[in-house]
Amino acid sequence: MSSKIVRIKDIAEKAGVSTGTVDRVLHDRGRISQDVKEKVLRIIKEMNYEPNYSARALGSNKIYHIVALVPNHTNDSYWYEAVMGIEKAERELKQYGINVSRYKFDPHNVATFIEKAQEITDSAPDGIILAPLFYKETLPFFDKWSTMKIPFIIFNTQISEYSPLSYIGQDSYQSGLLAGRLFSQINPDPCSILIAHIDEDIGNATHLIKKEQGFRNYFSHNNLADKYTLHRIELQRKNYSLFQKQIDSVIENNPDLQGIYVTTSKGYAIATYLEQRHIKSINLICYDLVPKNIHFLNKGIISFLINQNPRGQGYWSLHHMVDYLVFKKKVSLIKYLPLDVIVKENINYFIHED
Amino acid sequence: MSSKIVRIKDIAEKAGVSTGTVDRVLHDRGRISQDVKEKVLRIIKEMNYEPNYSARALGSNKIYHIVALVPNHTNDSYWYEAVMGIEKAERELKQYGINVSRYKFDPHNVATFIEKAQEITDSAPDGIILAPLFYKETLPFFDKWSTMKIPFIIFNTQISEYSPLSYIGQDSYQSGLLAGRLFSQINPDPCSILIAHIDEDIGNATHLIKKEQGFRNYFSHNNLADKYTLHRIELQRKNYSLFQKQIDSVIENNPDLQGIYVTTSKGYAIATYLEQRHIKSINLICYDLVPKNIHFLNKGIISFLINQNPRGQGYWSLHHMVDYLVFKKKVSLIKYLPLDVIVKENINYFIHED
DNA sequence: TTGTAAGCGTTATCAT
DNA sequence: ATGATAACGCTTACAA
Repeated sequence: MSSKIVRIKDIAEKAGVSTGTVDRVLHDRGRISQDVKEKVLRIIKEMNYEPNYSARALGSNKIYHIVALVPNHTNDSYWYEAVMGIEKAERELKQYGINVSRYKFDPHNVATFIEKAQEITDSAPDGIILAPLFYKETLPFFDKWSTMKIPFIIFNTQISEYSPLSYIGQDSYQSGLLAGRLFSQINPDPCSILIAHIDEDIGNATHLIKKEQGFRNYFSHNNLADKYTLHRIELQRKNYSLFQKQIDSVIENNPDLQGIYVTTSKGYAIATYLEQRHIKSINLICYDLVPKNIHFLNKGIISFLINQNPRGQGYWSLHHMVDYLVFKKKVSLIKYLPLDVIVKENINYFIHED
Repeated sequence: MSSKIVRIKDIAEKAGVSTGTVDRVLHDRGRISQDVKEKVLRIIKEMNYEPNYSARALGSNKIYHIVALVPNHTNDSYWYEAVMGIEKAERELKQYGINVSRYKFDPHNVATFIEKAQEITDSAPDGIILAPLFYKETLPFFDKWSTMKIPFIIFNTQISEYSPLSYIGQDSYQSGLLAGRLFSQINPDPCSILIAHIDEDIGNATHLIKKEQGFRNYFSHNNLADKYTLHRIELQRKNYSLFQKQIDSVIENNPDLQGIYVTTSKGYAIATYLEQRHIKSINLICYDLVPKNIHFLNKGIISFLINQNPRGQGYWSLHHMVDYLVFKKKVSLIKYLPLDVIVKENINYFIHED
């Protein structure tokens, strides 16, 4: 059972060729006759050869240069987590000659994104992982990288119009469904629920639309459309008094409002409002384990948080890239990360992991 | 920045000794003078040496024999998942000379456990991972393994009276707290809740007690003891008509019963009962993503499942062992796995992962 | 088109 | 107590 390990040498012997020849077949390096190639290939299958990646990394002595383009995380724990995930994976994969350079851009400044993306392009790395926050401005780079044959993986924001090596992140539509389920569990009686998009340009943020669709569909697909009335609003915190007034008016006009679904991580803004107004009858569900949200979750003002797992996104993005580059695995086009339902009692498992 | 990698050879040169000497220092193999040892040690620190584990695995050519002792999983998807987790880790770690032998025992037959544990002991492996389902019968083996200096890791069932290398699994107490939170979210009005232990010998199952404690403490710590009345029952399904009668009587005596917390994976038994009796007003929360529970979750009869993540338990048990054995990391005494809150809309992420 | 041999970082054996 | 050297499995010139 404990089958002896099969080495290239074993294959070479059985095929009556040299290890160099087997290597050429294995890596399709050419300069080989068709019949030998077929024979070797057959024996490789027969003997069930599995490459030893440690030895391969050691022997080839190749360094893979991978770059990560991530929003600047000074004062944004979300992107900080993503970087931590990348760095964790980097530590694990250093053994295989993986070297990661990090580039940061200002998420509120397209120019910085373009600048860094250009720098990256010029450095001609072996692979790129990025959070493509700016839809329009990202596409030209996708084109360039494709023609340069540089594989790129996107995370956090799904861009389905163009095909990267992989997308790593959540299924926005499904997370809307999940939010719907949670509201129907905690609000068993008929009521109104408000969908609130905060601080985002809806036109450019397809993932928010998908969340809303999922949310709405939860109720229609489960024959709950009569029971729950859905409202929708787009808010900007820049003008805070307007922000307040807009919510005031929703609440005034809908005395049966018992839930607010915030499609972004800005749920704490609503929570602050509710606390100021001393409103306790409205349940709040939103995204991301940022400190302010955690604060209000612990206070009971936010009912559930849905974790978008930025750390996992970074971690798996790099792992996926290495699976492709180093281990030559076929990697899936999409890797959806789990939708974690977070309350005070289980939140600790989802923040400070190593 | 891209600091050249530091090899043993570099250290040897700087210290004016040979690589053999450095190796001896690195592994404390003795036969070395005190002053040389100190000097080398100092330089290792100075140069920030990090061993190359690939090269180490290759060079040492050592095979680590690790055994896993897990309940038989014919018709038990829970333990099947645990084995899948172990096998996934095994695939990843094969590169480092890890070889895992699996031993199975019948969870309803102590004798089989003892027999296999003895076999394992006789085989003198490099490490053992096991689910110590039988408390009393396990302890003598812990003793043996300790004196034999074989590291062992336990998962799923925490035995705090004895100190293994690590425990991998959930924090039962915390999961009780979590269940309490979930009930208070979905049952906002005052009511009775029943704690049901099913098919287990409470005297021997400390983790169930901890769950109950956590659950009770959730309500007392949050000043909800007046609002919710807790009841408790121990049930056996062997005598099914008795099983039904017992629940019947709880429901009769407590017309305000609106929740049942099942501390095991047998929630589906209660769900079946509720369905037969056409009772829809009682919320059900229990453990584990076994097919019958999933069935009732999808039907809306179970409100939430808490995932004990057997796959993760197996996966991390082996990883932990290898961290200790191969990478010489200091591993934590306890690794608590996340408490996953599962509903129909996110369950897919927690079952068929590769 | 194919084979040979040196080298990757580490360990292990054998001298000294 | 220390040093030299051949492995480990694979890649990569370079030679043939």
